[in-house]
Amino acid sequence: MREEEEPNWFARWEEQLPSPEELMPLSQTLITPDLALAFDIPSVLSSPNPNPSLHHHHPAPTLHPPPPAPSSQPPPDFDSPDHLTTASSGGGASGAGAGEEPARTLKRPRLVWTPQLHKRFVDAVAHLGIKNAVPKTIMQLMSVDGLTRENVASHLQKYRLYLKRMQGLSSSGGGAGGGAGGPISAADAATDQLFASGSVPHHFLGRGPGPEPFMPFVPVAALQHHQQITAAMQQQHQQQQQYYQQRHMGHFGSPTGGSEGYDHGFLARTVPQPGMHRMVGPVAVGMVPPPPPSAPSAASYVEDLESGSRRGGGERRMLTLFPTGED
DNA sequence: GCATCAATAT
DNA sequence: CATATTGATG
Repeated sequence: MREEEEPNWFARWEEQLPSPEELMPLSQTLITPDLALAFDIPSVLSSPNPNPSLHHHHPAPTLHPPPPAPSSQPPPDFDSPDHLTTASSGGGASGAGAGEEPARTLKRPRLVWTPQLHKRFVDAVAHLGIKNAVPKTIMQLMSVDGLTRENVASHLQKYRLYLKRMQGLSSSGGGAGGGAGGPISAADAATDQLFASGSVPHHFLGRGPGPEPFMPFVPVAALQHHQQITAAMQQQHQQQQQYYQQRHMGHFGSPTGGSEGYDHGFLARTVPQPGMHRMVGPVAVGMVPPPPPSAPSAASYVEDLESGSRRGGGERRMLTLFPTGED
């Protein structure tokens, strides 16, 4: 009965609406510049593109490993906004030997959930609604290449636990009881790193074991229609511009001299493979897949740059985390 | 096959 | 501690 209300989400949505630049033929969006470079293919951007207004601003959530450097690579600052930050804990000697590209059974480096990545995750969950917030859907909505269902599933587990904690937390007077059964304590601190980053929409959270508060459904059709560029929209253009530091890379492109363009499982996701109908295009507004009542279009939301590293509390600085733009 | 939870392993 | 991986179950 109370399904229509809360223009809030809608307003937010409007602000997050993808700009025209976002809505572009998939012919181009599927390949990110980095990828093109990495593969040594003539940048699609340089191609005689009939569409002059197509600037790929919001790089598809291309979360990928550092591109190979054919020669020298002085500029350390150039990175895609969201790389899949992977940490290679090689520890030491790991293979490094040679010859190996089973590509099929290769273990990928540990995925590092950076605030940005988590942001996307949370946004996706928030926009999907608890109902559809399942690993697969989230993964698709995030459109992050390299992300696997297991990755999301694993993170989702943790995320849910976090939410549960917050709910169960009711008061307790701030004192947290001195050592009492508060399962929460350090957890908050740790979780604070990402979950409590301030972007956690606890909306649908609490409502206890009851039915969902009903997630509104967005008329996708409306999205593909008149998209007037307003000042507000332009504002959102200034998002993303973080500098990462990750010094390690998995075994993708040989960091030094490896100029091979193999199909690392990771990148595979950005290329439209014939036979694979992965509609996870960055912008699939023309067609929403599932029939379910709630089927927001992918990439219909653009994350706003969120700070992400603050939490002083102790002094734990993630060394691999980007320099917090602000302090 | 997928989602979730739990336990376990890195 | 954060993820990954696996097993059990619905």
